Amino acid sequence: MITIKEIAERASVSRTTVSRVLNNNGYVSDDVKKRVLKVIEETGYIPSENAKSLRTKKTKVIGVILPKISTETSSRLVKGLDEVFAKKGYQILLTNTNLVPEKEIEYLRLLKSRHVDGIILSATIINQALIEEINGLKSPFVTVGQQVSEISNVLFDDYQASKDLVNLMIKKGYKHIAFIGVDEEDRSVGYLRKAGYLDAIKENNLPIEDCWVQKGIFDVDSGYYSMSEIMKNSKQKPDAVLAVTDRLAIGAMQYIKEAGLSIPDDIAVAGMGASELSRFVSPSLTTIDFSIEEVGREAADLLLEQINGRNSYEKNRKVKYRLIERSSI
Amino acid sequence: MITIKEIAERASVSRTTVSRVLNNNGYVSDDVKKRVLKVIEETGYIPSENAKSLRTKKTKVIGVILPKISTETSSRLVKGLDEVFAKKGYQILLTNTNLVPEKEIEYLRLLKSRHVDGIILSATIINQALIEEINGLKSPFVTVGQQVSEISNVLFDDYQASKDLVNLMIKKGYKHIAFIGVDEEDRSVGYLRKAGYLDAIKENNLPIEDCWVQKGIFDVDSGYYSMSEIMKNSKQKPDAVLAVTDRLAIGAMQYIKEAGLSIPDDIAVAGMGASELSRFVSPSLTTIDFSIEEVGREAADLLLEQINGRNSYEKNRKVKYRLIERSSI
DNA sequence: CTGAAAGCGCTTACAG
DNA sequence: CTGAAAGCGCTTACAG
Repeated sequence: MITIKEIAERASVSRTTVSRVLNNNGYVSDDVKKRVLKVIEETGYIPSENAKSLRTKKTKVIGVILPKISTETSSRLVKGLDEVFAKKGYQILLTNTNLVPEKEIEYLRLLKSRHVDGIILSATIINQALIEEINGLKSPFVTVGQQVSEISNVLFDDYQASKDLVNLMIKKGYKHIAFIGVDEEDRSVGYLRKAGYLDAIKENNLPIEDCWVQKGIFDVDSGYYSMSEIMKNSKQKPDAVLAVTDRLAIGAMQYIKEAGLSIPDDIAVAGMGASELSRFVSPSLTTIDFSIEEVGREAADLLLEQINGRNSYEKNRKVKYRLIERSSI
Repeated sequence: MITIKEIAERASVSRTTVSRVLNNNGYVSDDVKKRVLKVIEETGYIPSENAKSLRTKKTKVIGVILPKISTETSSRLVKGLDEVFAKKGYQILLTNTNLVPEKEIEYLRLLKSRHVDGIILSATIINQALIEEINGLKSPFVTVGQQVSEISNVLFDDYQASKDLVNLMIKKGYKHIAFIGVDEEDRSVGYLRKAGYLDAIKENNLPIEDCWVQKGIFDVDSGYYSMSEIMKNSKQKPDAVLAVTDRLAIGAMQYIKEAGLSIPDDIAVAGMGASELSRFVSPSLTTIDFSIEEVGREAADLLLEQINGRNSYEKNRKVKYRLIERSSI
């Protein structure tokens, strides 16, 4: 490893001077500057960010904690983050909890130990211990997708999106609308989307059967199974079904098609998330695009504002979603 | 920031001793150890990895350079990498070239300046400047998906996979097989997959028309357009088409369906990549699963071997692919 | 079993 | 315009 010391010696100047030309600050005569630059060029010297950040207390890296690394949501989020961070010279240190809650705390500490300049947490289920850990961190921090009190976050409007979809169905004349959700511990996908559905139904005085409201998990098979439960157990068969993710919706579609029914004539289907799948399934799926890249960009902006000490008062941002109407309704 | 110095003072020991209990090496009496541990607990002290790595020359971070951040390939690759690196206590520093070749060199330098313990490069197009930069790096290094001479790499067997698909078509009785590829500058997807197709055709003495061999780019629309070119310009219409990515294949399928033809009765279609889409389009798409997670794991293993100074002789690994036969052939 | 001191590669007042 | 020296938070011979 070649260091600043060696550059200084070769150029017959002090390390101070080399540092100055490296960072382009302070006075350096053109002559000396050229000499130093030449040596740097010749040697291929690259300054150590590590040593630098030990002094300056800035690392130019942002820690990102993801619940799952290889989902469309995660990769779209990271894309949005990277777009703005890269532009400002920040790198992303990636961390993946694989949905194990204790890992969130573990990684929070790890990121702190690495002195990242800020942290983005894409959380699913928030508990008290986590909130305390975050508050103890005293580091620029933004969460995405879940509201944590007193902490900046960028949110999807889960409630309204879900409501919009149900209202669209109602407008199109559907009256018996079933629902496939997930556990309500997940406040965004589980609780809020269900609340939107329930409220829309209620506001329109539509009927509902217990078995119309199913709770699945995040995959296609679960959608298939939930739909089968709905069809087997309901007295009045529903003429529409809203699923809280596209995968669940696609599973439901599979069941419906296998049952010899037509979509949307016999049963309309809607999903949420605007996965790429939703475009190419047949019939193409009506869904919600939560503009996740945009969420990523907003989160990055918010974090940068905190890092630069500005505007830390803005706590919540909701990103506008887009309802994508296709052939399944 | 609370530091080792403060812990030492509070526990009335030297920093040396604190360091010893932190790293669990060297002799420390139980008594002193307990005292130190207690202070650490009380203060919530987290040692600075930065300072540590400045001394030890190890950062426990791996740099990853991706051509595109939000594709299925990238996220499956990162998943595989993360599986093995996380287990060994390594974090991933993510870097995204957005397919801009100069960025590869820029990020290589950046990762070096951060003293990552090793680098994984998922390359698309390799040029001489890049190779020189890599060789100058003198750092553990593995490339994925593209062969770079004298550098460890994990490869897909693009040539054979493509050949297998064509042979499958031939076995099923198809005789007029068209091809949608991409630019041959991309050695893996462009050149090798085309070579596999061409050789399979040749070995079976099958006919081929110039316009049967199209060059597209990496998206669905391009597949649609390429297919239209094939159908419009060919004298003998093909009865099968191989596309080098699932997206291209799906675009081709769209065109075929819109033309009122049936898949696979009129024209069989195969893609490559086993995207999630391929399962859910209709008819479901026959494709190649390159086991990208496995590629990631292998690459991580190879890199770790280099980091630990073992087995740096093994240069090339090919990961077994799986041909997934579905309804489109 | 414990500690004083040097050193990792930088930056930054301070002095000239 | 330039440099000597201190310091960032750790670890690691070395000595006792």
